[in-house]
Amino acid sequence: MVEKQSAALDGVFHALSCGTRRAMLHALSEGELSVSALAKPFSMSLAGASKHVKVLEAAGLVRRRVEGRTHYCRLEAARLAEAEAWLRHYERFWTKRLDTLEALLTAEDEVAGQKEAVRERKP
Amino acid sequence: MVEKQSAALDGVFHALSCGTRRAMLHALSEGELSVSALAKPFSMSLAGASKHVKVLEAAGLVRRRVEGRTHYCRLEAARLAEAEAWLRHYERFWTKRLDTLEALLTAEDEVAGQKEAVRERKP
DNA sequence: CTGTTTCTCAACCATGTGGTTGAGTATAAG
DNA sequence: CTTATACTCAACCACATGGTTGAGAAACAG
Repeated sequence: MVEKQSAALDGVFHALSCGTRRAMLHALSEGELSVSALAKPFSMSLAGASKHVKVLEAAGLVRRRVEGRTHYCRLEAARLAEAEAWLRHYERFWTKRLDTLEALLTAEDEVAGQKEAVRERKP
Repeated sequence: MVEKQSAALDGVFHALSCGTRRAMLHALSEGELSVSALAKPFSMSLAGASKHVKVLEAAGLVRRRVEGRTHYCRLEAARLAEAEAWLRHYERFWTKRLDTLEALLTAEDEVAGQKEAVRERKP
């Protein structure tokens, strides 16, 4: 069944279930960041943020590159893709509403290219 | 910001972070099911399954229609769409790999046997 | 060398989680 | 009526979670 990747999906969805971690991923989408740079926007101890990073790393959403004393993190989106693929499996139930949400989200990020891909996926 | 729906996304992703609940959603994609019908595939007490249904319902992923003593559940995919929209926001990081996964997932619904290929996807 | 920065680790805490059992409420069937 | 079905609720359990603090370890700056 599809549930072969079940354990991996557990981790990914759990990692995503926390707004702090989603915000971290968002920050990471701008580029590589150190752990303390990731922690800065949140009123939280560095150790706390470090634990969040570890969750993201364990889920395979983030990769770490240690350079001296600094740990640089970067988005590793393959696992995000697995989650999105799982969700897409149910697309037929919401196709109509997706366009609206998509428009809202992309409008905020001034991106313009992906909408055609959304519509043309279901001919 | 994107974090307007943050609380809702917390609930949705948390609901999805459990394989049992994902399997329930999958079952629900075939059509409406009673709580006990949803519970049947799992070696779990009815009360346990009922709690899972409640989590799905709280996340807005499932709607309940009570008819006599039977509670019929059905997929309410709008919230799933929000989650997918969030994920799609990061699509530019994995666009190439997404098509492969999509093909694999949809293929598994009719055919069976490619799960090894999925597992092998890690480069 | 002495500090300072960056980060992890361990211990702890309060709360939440997935699961159970046992009881209780309706509803349906005999 | 009695009994069985479908389900929820409350209490409980072991364990994970999100967070803290207080040590450190390791790399850099002086």
